[in-house]
Amino acid sequence: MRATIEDVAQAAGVSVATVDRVLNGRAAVRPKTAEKVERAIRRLNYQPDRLAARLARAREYRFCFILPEGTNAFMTALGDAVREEASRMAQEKVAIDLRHTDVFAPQRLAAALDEIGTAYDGVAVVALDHPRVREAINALTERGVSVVTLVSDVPNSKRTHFVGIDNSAAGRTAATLMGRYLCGRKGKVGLIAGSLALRDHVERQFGFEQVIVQEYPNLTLLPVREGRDDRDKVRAVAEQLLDDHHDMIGLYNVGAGSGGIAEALAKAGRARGVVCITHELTEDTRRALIDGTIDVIINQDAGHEVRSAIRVLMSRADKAPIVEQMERIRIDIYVRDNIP
Amino acid sequence: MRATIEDVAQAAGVSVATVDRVLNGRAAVRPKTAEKVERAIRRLNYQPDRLAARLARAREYRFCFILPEGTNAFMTALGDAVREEASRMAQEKVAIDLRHTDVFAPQRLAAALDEIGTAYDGVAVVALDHPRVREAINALTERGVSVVTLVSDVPNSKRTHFVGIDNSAAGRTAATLMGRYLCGRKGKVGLIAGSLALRDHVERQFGFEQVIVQEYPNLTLLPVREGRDDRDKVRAVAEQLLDDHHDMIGLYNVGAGSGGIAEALAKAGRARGVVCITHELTEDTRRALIDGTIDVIINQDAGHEVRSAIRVLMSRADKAPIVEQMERIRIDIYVRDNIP
DNA sequence: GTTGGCCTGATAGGCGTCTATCAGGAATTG
DNA sequence: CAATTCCTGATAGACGCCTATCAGGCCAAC
Repeated sequence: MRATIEDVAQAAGVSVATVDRVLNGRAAVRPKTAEKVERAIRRLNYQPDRLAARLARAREYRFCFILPEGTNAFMTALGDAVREEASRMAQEKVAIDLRHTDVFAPQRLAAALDEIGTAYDGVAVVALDHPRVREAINALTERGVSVVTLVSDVPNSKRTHFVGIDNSAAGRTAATLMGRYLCGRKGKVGLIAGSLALRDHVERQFGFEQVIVQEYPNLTLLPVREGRDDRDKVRAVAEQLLDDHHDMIGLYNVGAGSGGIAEALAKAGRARGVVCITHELTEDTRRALIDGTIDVIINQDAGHEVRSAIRVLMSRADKAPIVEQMERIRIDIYVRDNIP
Repeated sequence: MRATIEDVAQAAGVSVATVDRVLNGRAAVRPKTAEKVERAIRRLNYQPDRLAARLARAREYRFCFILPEGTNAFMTALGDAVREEASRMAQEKVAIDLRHTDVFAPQRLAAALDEIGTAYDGVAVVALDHPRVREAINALTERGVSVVTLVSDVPNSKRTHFVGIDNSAAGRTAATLMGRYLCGRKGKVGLIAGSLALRDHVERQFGFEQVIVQEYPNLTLLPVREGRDDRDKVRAVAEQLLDDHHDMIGLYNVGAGSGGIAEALAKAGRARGVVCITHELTEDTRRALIDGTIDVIINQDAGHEVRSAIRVLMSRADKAPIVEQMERIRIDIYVRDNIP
């Protein structure tokens, strides 16, 4: 049988009320008494029953997810995942709201964060690394609202936790696969990013370039182009690249909108001649992966990220420790044979 | 506010006792009354609070994991994961036992299953696909003990669920990476399996051969060798292969004991000349991946599998539905840049 | 010694569900 | 119509913890 709060009280020679005061810091307890209680807790290896605690608290958790607006497929998937989890969690007294804002406008994002005030117990946000945003995050944290950055981090802020992949490792992964798939052939490799203001994109690019330069001297990197995560724009950029560089044998898209790349490659008839690596498994990229236009997709699982963010926020809300190792988001590699 | 059982009772014009009888089939209820209750449930979208239910039931769940004995690194990792989850779950009134048995002996495994009797609410087992084992699984199921197969399935049995990866897809994945890494070079590819009695190994081999034959005519498959998942034996087999075939440019180990391969490759000085793909991320394979002896590792996450098995068993135990999509185990691909 | 503040104990009531029991009403049988 | 059997309602008491309140003991300061 597990020890209950009553067992602890008895063992410590105090009342349950006092044990509770020690456990939840509800009121001042004389150090000597507290010490007795803590010894009893350790001795009995007492751990409060989280189920009973949540039931008793009858507490509503209120969380808010702030995602970029727009129709980028990955963000849509993230939004869907949020909605899905929201309805699942509703049964457990967890209310989750979903808001959208313009990613590329730091003031707007910061304003959205500011107006959260204290209406929520926690916030998960796809953030932009900008002083104004960092400040808004810090302000929230100080008001007691825990903040989790999602997908793209703001490293120097006081955010509670970052839920997402190691983006420079993701870039290195792409580079290694690019290098291996090209087997020493000489040629140029193109690089497309969404925006160089997004930290995750910059980190991926960094990791990619690092490995290509060091390990694959046969490959020449072309200057990065911005595609703004927009399918049509990405397509245009890709067409331009293909047109300008007939000796381009590899193409890596750091950001979203990869459907445009697939189109450009197919149209140019160079789907086989160019090794193409992109991020995020969506309808578009999935199809392109199956038909061979895209060779590898690096993915982060939106569902996992959302669930992880919620777990972290919940743990913070009831002051429970988080299991770090369970919250690590993996860098998934998909080739056409292991897509789910 | 969520509807409670009392709301339902009131809406249906019956007592809570009756609602409870309908919900838990505790006693006979007149069809007409039951109908009223069910309508009220649907109307209010009532769902029993699982936390409160578990608290009230004060029930101990008892589960048992049966793993192969021996020191194969992956199985050790699986065992560690079981122990870790066991201690985590102990706080939630879930008792998990861990037993070991000889995998390669169907009678022993079946006997172990038989003796479970009804001491547990559920069993997770790394199974051998053998009639005797199948029968033991069916017997358990019929006695009301839910059985989950772990890692290796017994497809025609009445097991509740299979927790593990799609092994033929894993084999195909390995083949695609092998084919791409070899870039059209001509040569032989070796194949090592643990035992051809293990369903997961056979399936991987099948998937691998299928893709190599269809897509990479430049590659010639050597006949499969058995390594018995034993590091030393695998090493011997690999050495033999390297010795016999100087034109072997690829090597795929379907089973465990890949540390032996790394040694053989290093010793023969052919780490760079042979593209090597193995399964399961362990200390050995991880090191070999980093130093370049192994090129790709296909992995299934032991922790995820154990947690998934527990979730499934718990759901069965309190008759809750399982979220299929959450229980899908992914085929992880690791290159040296994305290892956790 | 009185006053006030600080600690502690005792206890009630609640969270949403399960389990069990008992009594009485309804339906069925002969 | 009586005697059963079958359903249903009411209710108490868990499960383990939280929250709040009140009373009383202790101590220090005035």
